[in-house]
Amino acid sequence: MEDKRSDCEAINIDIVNKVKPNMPEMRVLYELSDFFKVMGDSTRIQLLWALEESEMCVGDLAVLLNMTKSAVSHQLKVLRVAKLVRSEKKGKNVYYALDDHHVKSILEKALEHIGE
Amino acid sequence: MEDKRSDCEAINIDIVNKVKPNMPEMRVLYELSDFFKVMGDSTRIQLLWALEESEMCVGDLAVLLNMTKSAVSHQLKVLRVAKLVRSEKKGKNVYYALDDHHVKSILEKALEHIGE
DNA sequence: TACATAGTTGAACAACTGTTCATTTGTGTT
DNA sequence: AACACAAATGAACAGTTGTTCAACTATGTA
Repeated sequence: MEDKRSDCEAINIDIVNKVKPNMPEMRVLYELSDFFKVMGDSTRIQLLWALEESEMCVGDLAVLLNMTKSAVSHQLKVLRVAKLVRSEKKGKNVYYALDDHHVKSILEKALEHIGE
Repeated sequence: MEDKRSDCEAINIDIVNKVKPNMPEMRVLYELSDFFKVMGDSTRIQLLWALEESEMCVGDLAVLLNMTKSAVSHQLKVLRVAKLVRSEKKGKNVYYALDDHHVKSILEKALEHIGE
């Protein structure tokens, strides 16, 4: 039996037992929360929002968000690792673009939630 | 003129100027990122997932997630403040239920994203 | 080749976050 | 009233996160 960390007994064992088998497996759980962690930063939301409209290079994104290139680059890396954006080098510049069609619809759903 | 924090000039001013007026206003921006921050924790995802299936009291949620009542209660408070769940006292127990119909569809969209 | 520019990187720092622990509040029971 | 139990709370702690700063790489140009 696995070690027990809860400091009490179930009050409605039937409900607990009904819900338990439908809980997400560990891997899915962490992929979900990691995804939302990435979305949970105002700088990264701005970057995604901007890239929804047009692909842009790091310097232009820095001007648009009024931040240093370094700060923007760090956050773009987080988005790139999460596979939400992709980058392409064109001469001296690196252009970033959205790499996931779910981002837009999730942002829209979140806006619906907020607008109530 | 507002103070400039970016450490460079725009490379494609036309693109920056086209995108700029469509950027989200500060209030919306923070509401969006705050919402995703709340979703960006594996404990809170588990709580929402469980409550999607059935309303439950704190003790049962603690047993289900194998955590202390205190830890669960702290996270339920975060969800309550974010208006994602509501609570109702029934005798000695406090039952929590989902209080937002967008959560389910956002979780589903996020699952689609992960499943690729 | 030498130089300026675009972007990346890693260390450092302060700010924030989640769990634990001890305590408190409130309800039902004896 | 005294007690047991469910839940909430606040302080404390370790772990994480975002920005800054300085250094570095890579590309285009004089």
